[in-house]
Amino acid sequence: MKERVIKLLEKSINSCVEKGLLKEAYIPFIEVEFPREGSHGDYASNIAMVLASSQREAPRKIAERIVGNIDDGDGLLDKVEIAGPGFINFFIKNNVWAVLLKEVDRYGDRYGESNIGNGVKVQVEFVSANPTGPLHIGHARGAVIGDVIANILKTSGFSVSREYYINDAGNQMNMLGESVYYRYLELMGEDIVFPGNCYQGSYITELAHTIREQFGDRFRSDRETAIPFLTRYAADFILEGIKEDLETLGVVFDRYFSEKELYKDDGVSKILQDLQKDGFIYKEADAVWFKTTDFGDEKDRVVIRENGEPTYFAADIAYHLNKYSRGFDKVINVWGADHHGYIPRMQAAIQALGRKKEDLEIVLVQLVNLLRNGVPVPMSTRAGEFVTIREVTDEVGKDAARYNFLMRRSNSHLDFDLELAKAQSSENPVYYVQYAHARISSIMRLAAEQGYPAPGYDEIRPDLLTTAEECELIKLIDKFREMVEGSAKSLEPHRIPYYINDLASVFHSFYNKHKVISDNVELTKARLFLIKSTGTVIKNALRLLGVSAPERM
RNA sequence: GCGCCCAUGGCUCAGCUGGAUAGAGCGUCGGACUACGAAUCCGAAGGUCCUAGGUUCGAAUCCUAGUGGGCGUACCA
Repeated sequence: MKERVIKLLEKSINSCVEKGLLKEAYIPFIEVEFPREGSHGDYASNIAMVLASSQREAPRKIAERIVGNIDDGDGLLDKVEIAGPGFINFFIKNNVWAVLLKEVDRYGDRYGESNIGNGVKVQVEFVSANPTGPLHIGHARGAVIGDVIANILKTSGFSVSREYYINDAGNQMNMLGESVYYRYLELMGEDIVFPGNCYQGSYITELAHTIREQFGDRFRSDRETAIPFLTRYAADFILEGIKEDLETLGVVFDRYFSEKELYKDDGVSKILQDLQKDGFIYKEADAVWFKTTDFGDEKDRVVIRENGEPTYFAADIAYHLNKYSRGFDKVINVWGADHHGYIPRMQAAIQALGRKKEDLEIVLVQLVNLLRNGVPVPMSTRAGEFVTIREVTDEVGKDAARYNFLMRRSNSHLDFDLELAKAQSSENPVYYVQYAHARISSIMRLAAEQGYPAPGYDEIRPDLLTTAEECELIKLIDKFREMVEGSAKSLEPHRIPYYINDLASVFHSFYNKHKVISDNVELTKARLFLIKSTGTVIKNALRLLGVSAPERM
């Protein structure tokens, strides 16, 4: 409907120009919005005010000319008003709204899809936690946000791939192997002091147990071969656990990319050599530096240390080059907010590789405070005390966990209260939306029993849907695609929970005021179609969030 | 010190990239089940949008300077 209103404005402005009522000038993008206030109509445009300066005339005068030249051939408009400083307010006839529902009927499960992505290949990289320990609640938020961003982009016509980057090549890995080794020795009854910089979590001891059961004392005296083996064993084991945990959250990757792959065939140093030819690399004080300041970073960064070892950054440059050479037009990284200082150098790197700055987008996810009944749950990664993803999903369930992560803008801190998240009450927004869907399903079931199968658009009289509540509902349904597109463009998944919450609210109001199944056969069919459409949109939206749409609850 | 993020009713948060009288949920108070699911609905109270300037027809939103909180400032990952 919004597009139709925009077209009306466009045509009117063009004919004003032809008639000489407006100067031919640059006509900006015509903005039409949904006014909050009912008295401001169904749609409103500020176009007259925008044109005021270039036309050098009063906004209200311009508005009058535009309104006077609107050609409403389709008979959509009830009235058009000029208000305030020059807003043009459109009031749509009540009986034309339901036409919009035809789209829902036509597309069904695919209603909400668009092609703004135009097939552009985009990679979403997220989680990417070191396989040195189980995932905690902070990773879970990033996992869900990354997953849903991927869903939203896909439904908007992008070609999407989800990737997890495994940092399995640095000395964190050695530390992991050592940690297991020390615990292993402990189990053998050796009197050792467990180093403070090793991983303290109890899962390390459990791993040592497993290894002892499987291999006995084979590694006890041979530290040199033990550590590499234990490192790999532990990393593989932990990574498997991570994958399982992510699966309980409903997050599945297309690819796990190992950092080690980058070092094959001297990959990393070859890339550095290329960059040296381009003049971005120099040597100083026995280390090798990358001139990230050329692209706005505050200082240059080391890529090869004095001891000859490449830094994490060096590998990351190689990794991003690898991404682009695999054909991704655009790369999105979902990072914990504690990595924000890393953004400028990464953006510098891809520019040095000949990419545009916009080809890399970073979504920052703020950290999560885990609470129980409002009281912080103490967590210390170093001491190995934390609540894992598994424990959270086991306790509150996948749907509630995901919804809670998605409700807030990712760039703001999140309080995740375990008791609130699992409460099956009105305090929990997941149920509000799911309840609307279950209620719709229930009505559809009852109607079917009474001889009213779910109707299609062609079987109903849309002009019967004219009450305020019905029009509101249709208006919101019609807004769905635009909302998803906005969410895709801005990479803001939280818009979707807010939208369905609105939709559920309008539906509940409608339900409480009007009866769907009644003696009036035609009206019953029309309303059944309306709630069926509402259910479709809720279901489609929840699918994007990876949250189930139950038929009963 | 420098950089990034945040600051909106008692609490938790939206505010569609500059629009009209700033919105939800929770909590509080008062109402609605002999009708399709009361996990619902209807109503009320509650605001110097951190402060002070600036930009313009118009600012919670943009700019500057402060205040308060979080994070980052490695030849760690």
